[in-house]
Amino acid sequence: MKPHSHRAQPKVADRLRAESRKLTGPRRAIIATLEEQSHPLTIREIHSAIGTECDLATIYRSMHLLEKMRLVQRFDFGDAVARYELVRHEDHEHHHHLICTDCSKVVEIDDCFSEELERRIATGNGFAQITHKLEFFGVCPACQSK
Amino acid sequence: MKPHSHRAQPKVADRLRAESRKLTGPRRAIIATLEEQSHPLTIREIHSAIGTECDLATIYRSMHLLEKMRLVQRFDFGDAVARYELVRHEDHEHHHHLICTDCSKVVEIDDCFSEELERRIATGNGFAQITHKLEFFGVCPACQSK
DNA sequence: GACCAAATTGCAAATCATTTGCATTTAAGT
DNA sequence: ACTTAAATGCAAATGATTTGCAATTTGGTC
Repeated sequence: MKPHSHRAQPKVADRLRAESRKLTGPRRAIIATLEEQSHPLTIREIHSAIGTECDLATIYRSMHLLEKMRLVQRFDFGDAVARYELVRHEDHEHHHHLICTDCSKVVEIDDCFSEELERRIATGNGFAQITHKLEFFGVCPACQSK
Repeated sequence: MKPHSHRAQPKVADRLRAESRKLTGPRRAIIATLEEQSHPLTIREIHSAIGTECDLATIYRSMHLLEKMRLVQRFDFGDAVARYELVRHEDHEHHHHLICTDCSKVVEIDDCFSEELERRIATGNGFAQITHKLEFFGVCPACQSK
C-alpha cells in the first residue's frame, strides 16, 4: 500500500483551479510520483517513473509552475541537476538533506541552525527577505565499509 | 595598486611543481585574475577578464585541477553556473556568501553555525567525512529602495 | 642551450540539462 | 455541446560544460 498515495491531489486541484490552471493527466502523474517518494526527484527520474507517456518539456514546465505555486520545492545538490520534492505540510517546508557523496543516498534532515544567525547576517548587511540553502554531504554507513 | 597582486603565484607554482604540473601562461592569468577579486568568479567572467587570449576549455580544465589541489574553491549559487574563488588562507577556506536575488551582489560571510550541529547530524545518521554547502539569499540595501 | 617526455592548449565537435516556438489538443466553465 | 485559455508534444535552440586529438609548451636533463 502506497503510504500517502493520492492524498495531495484534491488540495493541488483546488490550488490550481484557484489560479485558473488545469489539473491535466501529466500533472496528476507528476504529483502521484512525487507523493510516492519522500526524497527529491530529478526531472529525469520523474519522467521515467511516469513512463514516457509525457514529454520532458511538459515536466519542466509543470515543475516551474508548481514551484511558483509553492506546491513543490526545488533543491540543488551541487551537481547541475534540479531536484523537486512535494510540499506536504507548510510547517515542514523548510528542511535540508544529507547526501552520500559516494552512492548519492539522500537522508532528510529537519535540524537547522538557529534563526538568530540568519537574522544577524541579514541585519548586519542590511539585507531583507533573507533565506538560505543548506545541504550536507558525507559518506553513508554502507559506503564506509566498501 | 592591486591589493594582493601576484602574491599567491609563487606558492601556486610550488604546489603545481610538487605534482609535476606546469605553471603555464593561461594558469598565471587565471590566478592573477582571481587574486584581484575577492568574490567568486564564473568561468565566463574569468575568460573575459583574461581577454580571450585563452580558450574557455582551458579555463574549465584548469579550474578542475586547481579545485582538486585545493588552490581554488568552487561555489554554487543555485543558478546553473559554477563560481570559483582563490583559497587565500587555509583558515579562511570555510565561508559562505550572501547573494542579492535582485542584482546578484555578493557579500562574503564568515559566520557559520556551530560545528556541533554538523557533528550531531553526522553521528546521528552514521555518516563520515561530513561537510556542508550553505549560501544566503536576500535583497540588498540598494535594491530594497528601487 | 638543445632535447625529450609529459603536461597543456586550442579548436571543433559532442554532451547534458533546460528552454522555447508553434501547431495541436484538452480541461473547465457556460 | 461550445468556447477559449491553458497545456502538451515535438523539434529545434540555448547555455554550460566536457572531450578527442593534433599541435604547443614547460620543466628537467645532459
